[in-house]
Amino acid sequence: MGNIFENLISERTIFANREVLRPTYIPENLPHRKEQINGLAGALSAALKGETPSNILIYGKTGTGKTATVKYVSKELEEMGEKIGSKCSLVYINGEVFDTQYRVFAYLAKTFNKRVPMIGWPTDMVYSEFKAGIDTEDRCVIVILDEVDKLATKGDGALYNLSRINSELNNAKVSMIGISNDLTFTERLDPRVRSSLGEDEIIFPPYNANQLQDILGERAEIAFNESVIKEGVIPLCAAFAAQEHGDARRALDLLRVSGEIAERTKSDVVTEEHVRLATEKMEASRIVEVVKTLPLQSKIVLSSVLQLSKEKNKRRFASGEVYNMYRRLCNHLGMEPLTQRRVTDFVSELDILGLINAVVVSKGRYARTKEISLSVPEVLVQPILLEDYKLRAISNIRVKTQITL
DNA sequence: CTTCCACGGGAACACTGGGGTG
DNA sequence: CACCCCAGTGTTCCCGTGGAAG
Repeated sequence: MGNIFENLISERTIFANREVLRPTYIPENLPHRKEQINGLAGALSAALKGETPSNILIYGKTGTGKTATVKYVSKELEEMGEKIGSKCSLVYINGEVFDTQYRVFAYLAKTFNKRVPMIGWPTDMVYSEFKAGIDTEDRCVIVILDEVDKLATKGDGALYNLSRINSELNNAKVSMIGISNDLTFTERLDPRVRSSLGEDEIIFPPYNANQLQDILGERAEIAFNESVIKEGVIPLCAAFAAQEHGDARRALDLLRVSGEIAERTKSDVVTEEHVRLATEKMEASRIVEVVKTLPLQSKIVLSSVLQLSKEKNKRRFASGEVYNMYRRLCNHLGMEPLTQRRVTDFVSELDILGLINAVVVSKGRYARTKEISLSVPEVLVQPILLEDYKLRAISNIRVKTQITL
């Protein structure tokens, strides 16, 4: 018998190049984004003429090609800059990772070869270090702030300083591109920053089902081997994703996972059935992942809702009930319970994550509460919570018999 | 019109983990 | 080395507010 891997590598009948379907892949061609690409390129072309490009704000929901477009245009711009000998540096910063003023400037300073510790210094020192780093020569620095809305509260100082930095520079020029999927986030900004950041705006509308099909088709061509994709598969992926505000990333993920399922079940074609299995699998693993990575306190709050649905014969609970249960669980686990105020924050977070459903209802004379209910299957969540050794003790909590007066 | 109480925004506080300085 | 400075995080404290039943 041959090597044990022999079968495993020779069996590649489904994928030709799976990487093409990953969200990090930047394609050569971006269908249905001509207008946005031209708009962006037009605005940035100023940099090649030695002028300062206006700041740009890019809006669009997740998976509408914002990041891909910006990265694509950046690459082209850098190449052209090199060719004609004008210095253009584009720095990509993700606002989710670098979410405070300090971190943004520390990262920027570092990319211009300044040594700055990731914490410890006063912020203005880091800021001047960055300025010193770029002002050594005549150049244009374009700072791309992805998920800039994440910076709006904690890191708004970074936006403010970046928007007025040009008046303090002698040689270099700085402009920024903000990418956001929240259309309303500028409301939280200082008016001066708002007007400066929004000098130019580019909107990325969601893709419709047909456009998604074009995108999928183009990628599938490269990603899959010939004729493994059955007739209805791509339209179905497109349709699922179109329901979710036309999210291309989701559509591509769906297609990839469908292929992986087909591969694993030793099927030599991808069928619509595989796509259906993929949607289920993706939703379940999303929930598992989210619950797993929840902070401990948040897990306890979620457990409280779970415990309540077990003990009582109803689905929705007032926030007071949940908080009482939360205290009981903390007690049981030998932990100090947090205040109610804090717990309402956890409840809101769980709501945003889609694990529970919470609505504020006013009960007139009887004040108001949040009605809370679990919005994921109990059987799915329970085992994951108990995986956390700190929560093991919950499993043997005695079900309190209802006190009836 | 009053009245009820959790909601949720914001200030204040404690703590952490890094820096520089004498 | 001891000591203070600083940004950042997670929390508590304080309080104005919403909105229908009474």
